[in-house]
Amino acid sequence: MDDLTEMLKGTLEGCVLEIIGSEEIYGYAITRRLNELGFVDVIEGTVYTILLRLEKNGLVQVTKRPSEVGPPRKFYALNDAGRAELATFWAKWEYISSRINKLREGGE
Amino acid sequence: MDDLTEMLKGTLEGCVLEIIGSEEIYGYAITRRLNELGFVDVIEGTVYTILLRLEKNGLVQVTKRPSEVGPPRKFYALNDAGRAELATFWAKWEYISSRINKLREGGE
DNA sequence: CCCCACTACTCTGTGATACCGTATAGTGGT
DNA sequence: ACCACTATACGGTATCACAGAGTAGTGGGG
Repeated sequence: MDDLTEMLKGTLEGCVLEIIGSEEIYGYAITRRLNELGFVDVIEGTVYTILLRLEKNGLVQVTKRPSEVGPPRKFYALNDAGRAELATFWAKWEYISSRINKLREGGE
Repeated sequence: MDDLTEMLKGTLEGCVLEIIGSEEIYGYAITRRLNELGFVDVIEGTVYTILLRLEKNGLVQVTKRPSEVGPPRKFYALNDAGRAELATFWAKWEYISSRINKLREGGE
């Protein structure tokens, strides 16, 4: 599948929120998880900008822990604001995807 | 539904392509059509930037016709490249939406 | 007759976002 | 000593939806 970056705008952040919501996890592993899930071209740099944004917006709790195989990891978990944002994301997704699918089937 | 603009990036152009593909239509009417379809906050300026882009990328055929109620209208129709782009758009949409829905239901 | 509403198109600028390239740092294998 | 893998960080770029304002054209009410 060729370039999906434009279509991912606005949705990738929600995907990261969902992943963080299901388990406490660190940036590098989030990238691998996204790649496994089919978002094959998403790279570390992209995920880190999203994580920085989530932290800046107060949606996550961050915990630094040492690793046995490399530099220390920053583990992310959702706080209440993050869970609320995730719920909003899914509501928007539901809204938009239903409208687009309706348009696809001939509108109205 | 609050601000959807970020999530519409990359998809709104596809929606416009789909509308143009189903009938020869002009910019102002495309905006009204989108509003009817639930994309309520989409305004003229947004649609015109998309139309200019489509024209610049050679995806549409443009025909200017006089109107009885205002300035002349620019009617848009898909050419072969436009139809190919529309097919690509739906393939991408299918790919991404299926992955996101899978993620929502617990991944893997 | 003039103002206003509605239709219709155009242009410039802005903010948000994903991505690229690169750098830095830590561990382990050869 | 070198390389691969893990892990985080940062500056710059392209693209996109949108805001805001302006320009035209037609018709109706005061």
